[in-house]
Amino acid sequence: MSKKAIVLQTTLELITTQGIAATSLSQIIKKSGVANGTVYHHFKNKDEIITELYLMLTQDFGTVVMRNAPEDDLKKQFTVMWLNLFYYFVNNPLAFIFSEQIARSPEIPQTLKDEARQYYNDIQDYFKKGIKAKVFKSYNTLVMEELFFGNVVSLVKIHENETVKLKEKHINQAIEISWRGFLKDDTIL
Amino acid sequence: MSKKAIVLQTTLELITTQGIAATSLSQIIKKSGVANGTVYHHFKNKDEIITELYLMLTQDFGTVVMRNAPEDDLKKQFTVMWLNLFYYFVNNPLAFIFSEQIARSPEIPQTLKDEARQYYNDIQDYFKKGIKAKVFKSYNTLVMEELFFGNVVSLVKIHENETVKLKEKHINQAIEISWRGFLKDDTIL
Amino acid sequence: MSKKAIVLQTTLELITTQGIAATSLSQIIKKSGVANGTVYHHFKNKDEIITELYLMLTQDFGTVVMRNAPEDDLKKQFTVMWLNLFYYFVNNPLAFIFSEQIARSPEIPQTLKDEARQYYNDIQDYFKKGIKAKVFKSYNTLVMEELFFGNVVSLVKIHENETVKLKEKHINQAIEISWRGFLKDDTIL
Amino acid sequence: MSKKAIVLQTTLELITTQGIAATSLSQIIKKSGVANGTVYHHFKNKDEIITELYLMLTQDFGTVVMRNAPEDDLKKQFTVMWLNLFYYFVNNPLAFIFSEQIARSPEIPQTLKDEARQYYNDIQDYFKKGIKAKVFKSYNTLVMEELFFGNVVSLVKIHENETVKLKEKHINQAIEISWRGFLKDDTIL
DNA sequence: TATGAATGAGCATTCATTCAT
DNA sequence: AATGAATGAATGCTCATTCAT
Repeated sequence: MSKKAIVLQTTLELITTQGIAATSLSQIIKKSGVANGTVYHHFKNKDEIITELYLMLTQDFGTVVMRNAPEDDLKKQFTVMWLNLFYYFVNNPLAFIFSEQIARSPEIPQTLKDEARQYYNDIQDYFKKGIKAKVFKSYNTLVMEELFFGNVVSLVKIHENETVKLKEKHINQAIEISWRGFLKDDTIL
Repeated sequence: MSKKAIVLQTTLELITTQGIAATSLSQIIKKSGVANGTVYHHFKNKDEIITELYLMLTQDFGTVVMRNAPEDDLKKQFTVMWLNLFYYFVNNPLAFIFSEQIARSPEIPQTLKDEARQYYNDIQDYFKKGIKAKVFKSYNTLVMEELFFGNVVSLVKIHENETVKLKEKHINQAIEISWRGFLKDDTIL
Repeated sequence: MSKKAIVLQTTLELITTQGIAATSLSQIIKKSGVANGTVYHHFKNKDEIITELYLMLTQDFGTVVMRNAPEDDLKKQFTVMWLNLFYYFVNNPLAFIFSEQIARSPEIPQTLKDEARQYYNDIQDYFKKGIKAKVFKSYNTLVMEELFFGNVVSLVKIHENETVKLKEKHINQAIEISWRGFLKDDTIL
Repeated sequence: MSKKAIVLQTTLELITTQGIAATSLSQIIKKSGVANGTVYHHFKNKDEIITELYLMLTQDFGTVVMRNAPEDDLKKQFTVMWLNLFYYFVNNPLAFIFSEQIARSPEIPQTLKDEARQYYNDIQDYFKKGIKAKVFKSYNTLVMEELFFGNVVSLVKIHENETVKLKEKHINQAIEISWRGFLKDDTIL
């Protein structure tokens, strides 16, 4: 494992537990066992570590949402997308934190934020398709996409909360609630 | 306006624009025009400013959700609760930030988090009532509450995003999506 | 008990446990329960508290050494002086600290140090008398006085050291060692 | 000379003239010409500078007392020990200050105090030998050792006091007084 | 590639003191 | 006599970063 990889991994762990702002370079250096100068040999500055980490983590974000999602069945596709996103966040806590902090955090440059934004297009396209198919009511697709995304996030937050044990049943309920919100009145559920 | 109030107000403004971690005491001092020592005369330390601010802002959070919500009409009550929460967050950006950061931020002590948690009880009670009235499907109420809350948050985030202009129509769409997700199959919408 | 007295007493206690330099005004204020301004109403500044305390404690220092010391019996007088000093320090830990710190501490102005010096004259006079009476060898009286004083201090330090329990026997041994050091060769012990 | 050595040396000089508590880091930085961060690169905190300094200075303390002291002649050994200690303190003012402050100062951790304590064992052993040889009266050896030590300290204090000029004659007198105090009645002086 | 010494701006906090009430 | 708000210099310490090896 290269020194560079060690630094990235260590930073990942620290940010996951403490947040971006609370994570200092000296902490990274101390925890990683890598020398001061070595960090600066591989990264121009602290922000570059964050950025590189961010790119690493969001790289597969675009593909992850649509993975194994059957394009011919809207409901099934919805469920798979929902679960893809949910487990991606559950298994990549940092990606989740980043995704949550992106909007606000001044540490992430706007260009990166915009880049991340594009991954959402797949979700938006999905809703456009659903509306066209007259399965969904013709709501604003940005609103739909954000609510969809927010629903997943809500469940991840429950899952993250150590005091509550989330069962599969609850996840299915959440997906159902999420799905039914978008339906047309006469859609056979 | 007392020096203490000035410090609180200034801190509020700085945190709203920069986040908690990025706001330094020297910034507060410079912007407020209050002397270094004066801040420490009124507050034990920096955290106490944050905490006091948080208490100030969440004090009315409990009452805000249920304000003017008609108890006899579930749908109307839902709409009013939804909008109450939405505009509360829109008008109290810091309260919003806090509410978003509570789960994660180590800067907010656990006691405060627990205190905040109780405000959610009203929402949960509402869903219990709806299930009893056979209007809502009998989902887990914690899940329902979190999804409801998350939906509001999603819209606030769209609203916050400067590049997108949120119209009343979109808000109504969001409320509708949110509401319909919880309904029983045979409920007249 | 007047506020002024409370401040002095509190300062005394703090200095005894922490030393002069480590004792801050805010500590005094917090511990005494007296208001900030009240301290400055009674004392010009922090040094004046120390000085006043010092004067209070050294006031009776001069009389204490010779108290109940029979002037006609050199040996008895020696013992009484020795014990007077010993128990004075044991019972007035601050006076002891002061007396130990005087030489070095820049916090005590030189004028005060000189003033304290005069109290030692009684001891020096005693040794002059003893030399004249041919009981003591004619050593330099300053040396004698300092060694005498130092011997008492040594025992106080043992006494102060919590891990060692000083018995009366040991004190008597110390006095004897102290006394015999000064004697002429042919003096009947 | 390394920056670390410069910091230690500068701190030594400052403490010698002003005392530990009165010596601030900014003074050390200003006087040493070393940057703020450099100090903290070499030392974990201010206390570590003091501790390291203390260890440096007391390292040879153990050997110093017994240096060149003939083991076969009790009186000569006494004189050499006495002078060794005296000149060690005179030439190492900081060691003297430390040794004086050890008992009281909360700035010196207990572990260091205990470590210093062991150096005194040689002195105590000497007195045990003297008692066994029936040259000294069988006083408590801790008392003897403390009085011996205190006598040296008394003379160092006279020496330190700028207003008094200590001559060799006075030192010899002090040694004689010190020595005679311990003797048995019938010992040929 | 890797190291760690060196830097100085900036941090939260404590300090002794002043002043209006 | 007593209070406590207000002050700003100073403290110990952390920070991200530079540089010579």
